[in-house]
Amino acid sequence: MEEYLSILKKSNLFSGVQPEEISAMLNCLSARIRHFKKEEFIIRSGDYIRSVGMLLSGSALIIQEDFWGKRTIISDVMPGTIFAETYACIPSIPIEMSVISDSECDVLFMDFNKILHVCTSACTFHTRLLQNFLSSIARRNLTLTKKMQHMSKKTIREKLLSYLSAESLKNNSSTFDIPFNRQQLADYLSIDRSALSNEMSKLQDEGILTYKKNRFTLKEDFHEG
Amino acid sequence: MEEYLSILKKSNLFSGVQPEEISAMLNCLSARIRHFKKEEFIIRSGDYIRSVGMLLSGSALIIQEDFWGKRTIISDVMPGTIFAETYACIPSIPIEMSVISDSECDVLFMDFNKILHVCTSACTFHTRLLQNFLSSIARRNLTLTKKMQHMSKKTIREKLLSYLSAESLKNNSSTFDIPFNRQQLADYLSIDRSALSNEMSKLQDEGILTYKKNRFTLKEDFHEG
DNA sequence: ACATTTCTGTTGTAATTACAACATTATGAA
DNA sequence: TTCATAATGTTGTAATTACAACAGAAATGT
Repeated sequence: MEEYLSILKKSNLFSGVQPEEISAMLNCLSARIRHFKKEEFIIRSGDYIRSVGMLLSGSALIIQEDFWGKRTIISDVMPGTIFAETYACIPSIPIEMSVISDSECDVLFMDFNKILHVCTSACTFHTRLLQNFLSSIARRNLTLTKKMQHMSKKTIREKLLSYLSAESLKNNSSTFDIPFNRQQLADYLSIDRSALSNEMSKLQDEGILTYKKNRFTLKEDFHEG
Repeated sequence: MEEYLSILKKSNLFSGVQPEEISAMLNCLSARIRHFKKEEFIIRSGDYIRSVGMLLSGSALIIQEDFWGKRTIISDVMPGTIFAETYACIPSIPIEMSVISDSECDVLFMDFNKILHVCTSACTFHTRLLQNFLSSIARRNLTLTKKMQHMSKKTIREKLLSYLSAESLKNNSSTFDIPFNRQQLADYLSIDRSALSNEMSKLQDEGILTYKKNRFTLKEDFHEG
């Protein structure tokens, strides 16, 4: 547990909680760590959620598969981020998405009820925890809305540039890495992979964009383009 | 205030709170009611949010306008539903959407900080209020995800049928009213209005769908189509 | 009832996309 | 290294869409 303290300290959920208090709180939350290999289900669609997950290492994807097995990527999951929190708040509804490891990773699970109901010991920080949890759910909301912003654009070019300029802004740099390969990016934006590749080539030819693998550089001022 | 008690009782936020306690709580929450005419801003993009809104009567829309004034509808707002709750949880970030009345309506505003911080009086129900607030944010999350599900479909026909079958399911009936006119539905699904009308006509010709104004009937078993 | 405005449906065309099929380039294992 | 496999890029075509322009219907105000 100690090895992940630096991640926990930086996480939104434990923001403002003294490091020495965190491990005490983890006890209260019945926290346990599980390891996953690449491409494993961390959470499976249909599960009833009672624990909130937090990625400690590696990377994961939140995905949704429709009736015919067509896969959509809802979001990437980075270390320090919680997931399944929405469904933990509505325990009567089974989760309608899956969380899958995109590399080897470690995941912390915490009992939702113990986040919600004040415990006897670390109560000073419990209020803070609850506030942080609220703001984490709210942030999830923002990322969903942001994704919708990209998807609502009409052309592949607009969708891609909307996504990339948002990533650029997030990273405070015109050069940045994205957490997706080509197929994943296509599944995230709900477009065809080959059409995406094609459009990327054009943008590169036009000098708007440079890329190599997952590293992109946006030229000039293409914000909200 | 009394005239809206039936709405408040049925709302998610006050679910499980005794009716006689509700008005006491409204005091604690510094609740006040404002009236809006049709097409007025209830909340304006760029505002800093400290109050949570709840629609008491009429209908409203949560919209987003991009750089070039292109309007997207994020969600409709029905009586009893709260809004702006996401940004109330992250008060440092200005809201990036607007809420506009779609008819005359009354709106209840409640101080977010007083929802979060337990007050001295009605404390028994305050825990319940907090839980309900959490579940309301979570439900917002579900509606956003559901909208993304529709938008992620590749053709107008699929998007429309995905939306309509979800509405049918929500209403537990193959005949149901939707809260949008044609232009609004197009803005909600991010498609062209005339192309939407065109596709609707085809679906009607094919006997898959019947509609008149905002009332739709889905024939046979078109679920997740 | 009338005029005006808004909403909805229709059609044609140019632009865009999905899809398939294949070429090229990485990646990883033996 | 060599082979096999996965990831990415390229191209052509059929399908779909956006957009504009317009017609008819419905709603609204006077």
